Amino acid sequence: MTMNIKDVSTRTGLPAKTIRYYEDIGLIRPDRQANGYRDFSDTDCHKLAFLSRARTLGFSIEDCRTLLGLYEDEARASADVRQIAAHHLDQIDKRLTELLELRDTLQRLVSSCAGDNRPDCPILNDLANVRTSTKRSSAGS
Amino acid sequence: MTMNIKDVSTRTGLPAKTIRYYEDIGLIRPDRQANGYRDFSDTDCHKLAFLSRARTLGFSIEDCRTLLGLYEDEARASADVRQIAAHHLDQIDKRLTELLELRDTLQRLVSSCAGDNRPDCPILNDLANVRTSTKRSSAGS
DNA sequence: CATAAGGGTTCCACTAGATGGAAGGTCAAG
DNA sequence: CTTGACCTTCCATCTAGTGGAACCCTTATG
Repeated sequence: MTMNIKDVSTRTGLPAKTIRYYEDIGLIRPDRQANGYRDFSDTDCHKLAFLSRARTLGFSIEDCRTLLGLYEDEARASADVRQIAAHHLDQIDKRLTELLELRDTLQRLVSSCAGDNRPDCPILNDLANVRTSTKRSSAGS
Repeated sequence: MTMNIKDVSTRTGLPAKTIRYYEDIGLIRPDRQANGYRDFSDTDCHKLAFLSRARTLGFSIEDCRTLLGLYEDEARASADVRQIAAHHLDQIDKRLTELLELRDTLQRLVSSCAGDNRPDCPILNDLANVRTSTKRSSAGS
């Protein structure tokens, strides 16, 4: 009962290309059949599902590699896992803060622009650092 | 009064490498001195500041290129600028929604993990799709 | 048996937006 | 003359895949 790459792709939802890529970078090591085709075990499939979920949660490939290692290590400490996840969460919080600020600025700019066929545009003025009525950070002369 | 790349870098806050890169992809076209050094005009410097700000606002390089074109086009319609910014804003909103959901999930996982020296870990269980007390999406049976 | 469809394989190129570094030219000061 | 701080180009690297070409394998059908 061999499992070819397409079967695994269907089961895990990962594109075949991605599965090959994951083998390439050493995340999985499927067997080979006599004809050269990859032969995936249930364990391989399980690992790929694990990776898929971890990637969906935004973990980097290197984090995924570590997490997979911890997953397979019966003697792991949950602290190690938690530390990785907590750090990732921190990064996401940072990114969120940045994006929220970005959104505010963009919202202000977009709503201050008439969006008609005249050339005058507060968005371009902001980009060119030409101060218009729409104020940005305090910078008096 | 020539302006070398370092001067422009200092003025705009952009690394020299980035400035060269921007020339490479055709965002600016500084003159050259006899010795081959780039010779930046005030206009070049201004454009780079514009690009720097636009990149800070998260616009893609291609958007930046278009925005710069519009900026220099006296006959532009502000609608064109607004459309680009509004679309960018939409993308950011989408990203924000994703990140917020991601954060919730991660927060739940991290806080459900003891983070001690024992191997049992709800985070790994989630990744391996092993259902523990911490519930994720409804998937009965 | 030939062949065509639908698998599989490898390998190389490309994406975005820079950044690091090597190898070498230029310039001003001491 | 040499030192150090500039400048130049070019190539490689990063993330996480994705697209495509060229080619091999398997199975069903005429």
